Amino acid sequence: MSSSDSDSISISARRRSGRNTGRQINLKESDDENESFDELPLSEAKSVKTESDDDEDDVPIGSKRAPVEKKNKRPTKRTKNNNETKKGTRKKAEPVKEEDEDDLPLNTKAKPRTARGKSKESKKVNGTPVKKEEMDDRDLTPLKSGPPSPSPKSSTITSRNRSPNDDDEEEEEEDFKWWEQGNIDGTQKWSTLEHSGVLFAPQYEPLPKDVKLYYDGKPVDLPLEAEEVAGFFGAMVETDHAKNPTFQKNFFRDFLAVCKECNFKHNIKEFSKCDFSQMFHYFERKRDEKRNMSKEQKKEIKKKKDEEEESYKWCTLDGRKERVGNFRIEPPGLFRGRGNHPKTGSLKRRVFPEQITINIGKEAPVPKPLPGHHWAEVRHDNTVTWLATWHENVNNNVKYVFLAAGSSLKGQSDLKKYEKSRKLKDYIDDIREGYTKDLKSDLTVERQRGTAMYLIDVFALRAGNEKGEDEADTVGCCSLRYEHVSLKPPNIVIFDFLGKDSIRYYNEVEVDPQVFKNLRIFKRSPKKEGDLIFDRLTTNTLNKYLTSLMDGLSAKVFRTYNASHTMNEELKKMPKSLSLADKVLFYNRANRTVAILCNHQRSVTKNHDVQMERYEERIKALQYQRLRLHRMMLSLEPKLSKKMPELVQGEAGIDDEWVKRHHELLYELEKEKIKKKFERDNEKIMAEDPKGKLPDNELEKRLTAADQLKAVLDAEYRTTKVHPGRATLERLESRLSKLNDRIKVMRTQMIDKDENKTTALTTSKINYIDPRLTFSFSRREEVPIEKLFSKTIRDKFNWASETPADWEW
DNA sequence: TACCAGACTTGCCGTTAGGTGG
DNA sequence: CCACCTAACGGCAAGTCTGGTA
Repeated sequence: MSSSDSDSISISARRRSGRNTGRQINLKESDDENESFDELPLSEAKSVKTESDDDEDDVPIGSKRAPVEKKNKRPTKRTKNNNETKKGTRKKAEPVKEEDEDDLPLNTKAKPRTARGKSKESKKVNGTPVKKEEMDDRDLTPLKSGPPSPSPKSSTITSRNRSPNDDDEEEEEEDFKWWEQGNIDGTQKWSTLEHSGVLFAPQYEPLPKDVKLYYDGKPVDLPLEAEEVAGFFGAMVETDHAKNPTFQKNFFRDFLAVCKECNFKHNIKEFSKCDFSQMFHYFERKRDEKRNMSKEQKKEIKKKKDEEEESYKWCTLDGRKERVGNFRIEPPGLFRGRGNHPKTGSLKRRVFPEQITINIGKEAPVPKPLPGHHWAEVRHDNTVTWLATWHENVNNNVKYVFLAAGSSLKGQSDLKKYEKSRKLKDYIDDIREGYTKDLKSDLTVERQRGTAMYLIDVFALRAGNEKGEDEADTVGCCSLRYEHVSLKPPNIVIFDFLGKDSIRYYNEVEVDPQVFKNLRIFKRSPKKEGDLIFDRLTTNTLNKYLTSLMDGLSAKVFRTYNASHTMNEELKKMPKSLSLADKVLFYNRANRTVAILCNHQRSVTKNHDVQMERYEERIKALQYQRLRLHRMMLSLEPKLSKKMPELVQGEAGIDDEWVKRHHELLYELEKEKIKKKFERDNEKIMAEDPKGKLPDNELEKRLTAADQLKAVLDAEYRTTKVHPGRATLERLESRLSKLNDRIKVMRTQMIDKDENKTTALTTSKINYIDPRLTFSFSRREEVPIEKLFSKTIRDKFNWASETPADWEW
């Protein structure tokens, strides 16, 4: 209840945003009626062929990642062509001449900022809302502030009933609960660390002799190194990547380079004359072979692999066994940059020990590199958490081997993150008030900063660091450009840009009138396409300012804060007495609200429509059963029609036409079933006695059962009466109620699924929503946690698992 | 103050394991 | 029991942010 609803900012803007078309909730399932007889087989919609690729050009709302073909419109501004410093227009940007003021009285002279205005030079804490004591690293108890934690305090190790002589240490380590320990130090990450190093990619396996690259119609004998690279492409020819010209270009350049490196003489000049189809088919065959291996073979292979990897999976940190995350060195391949990445398709080279730095405890044995090789370096740095690192060659990015998500190190920093965002609750009112004032500041810098903070806070935008020429052109708040923001008076703003991973952010929203005004100013001539909106602001200066407001505050904390806050608010709306399925749906909807806020999207699965149709059909089949149940009840007790009018009402979406088709389907299914059974029986008998074969007319005899069914159904169709058989009213009622439940559950699942079509829930679940909200919800509402968190997520959030039902965010 | 490297978090998606309906 | 299909896992790309250096 702490606040933050009272802020002056029009937070409601977010709610109104076009994207949040929260579908109508119909938790309260309408009518329910009855049905049944002898359970009819559930018909399955015959995979309705659909034009699944509907996402042609339905541009508007959540269209996914931008098509790569799209010409990169990156403004010339940002290029180094006009001998600017490598990084764009910041600073020297077109002087939006200080404050032009046609619509506001802006003075250029920096008047003494009032209390909070504090400018950069005074990073001194004074004047800013310094609140509360700083959060102390040492006080990281996840459940604090809640009622007394139920868990035993400070038990470092809970030894579960172990017999005296079994003292395998590992047992103990697993139960270590770091979150019940007090002090967690910030800088030093460990005292002792042992691990087995990294697992290298398997050696290249040459292609069979008869599988070759063809150039200009003729086979080419490539050296192995080049063959490998060609194979990378060959395996992908059917993918979108391989059709991307940039990808092709980069691949081909690197392929030729490798050919050259091995002094291979050839006449390969043009990509278009390369034919990879043999390779492609070879890989396809291999894939099929693998898929068709017997279960035993698969198991065998898996077992072997597990054994090989076992030692890499674990490390020992401060004497405790912890899981390692990505111990496999990334194999060579073609770089699959996302969106319109200039380097996509480049060859990602094989990594050798010589490039790898190992980080390990001083006392620990150094893991062995590959035979005949040596590590680049062995380090003993306990202020970092990585076990190994190397540079990847395409973008020269640093890669690391870290511990797994469920490890103590990761857990601790996670907890810290969520505590920090909770701490923001205490500051948010002042901060909002502060940036609201800044919206009208005389200083452009401050006005830009205030505006940016508004966007980050209200729309959960990312900070938006500058990016280089050799990366995809994506933006966040601080890097928004002229063309990303359209203004529609009086105060509608349309955001349309590519964010992280080239995911489109499209949002049409109402904003605070002052924000609107400001954006107009920031876009004013001479600014034009390609120019930064916030030309006086960088993520760096923004974050520096934020830190001065609250210790540890940076732009991304707002995302965490708003995500968790939203989740908290949504969960509070929990209606009374929902069924379990509806509780889960409710939770997912809350989750979805957060995901939409954060613009977490996913591509629609290929057969989403098919799935929906299938649900539809299944529900209809159930409804039909209900209809029959109703009719049975009526024929048993005609007077019921008075008391239960629904009995004669029929079912939505079920008309004569449908029933007819359904009967037909049921008939076919029944015949199908009988035939299958017949065949199976036959096989069984023949297995025992090769001559035992069932008589020829047996099948026909059996099939008459289907005909009988058909006859019954036909009669029902004509008379709209259903014979209740020997069922009693009581029985029918009980069947009816079960059926109603099934219908509800299924409808709920269908709605949930459909609403999830383009929204990814897991990202917010894993990174933004305080897991204690989920655990306490689970406890409070008695929803098994398994329904909300998958195994790995539970493991990752083990530190929050004992959150009490009444824990307050 | 600009720039960059380093460290760690966030994010989407292809592959896989295992649950489920037939 | 099997084939299918999905949810979950893991891979790795792409962000954020801090601190050191010139």
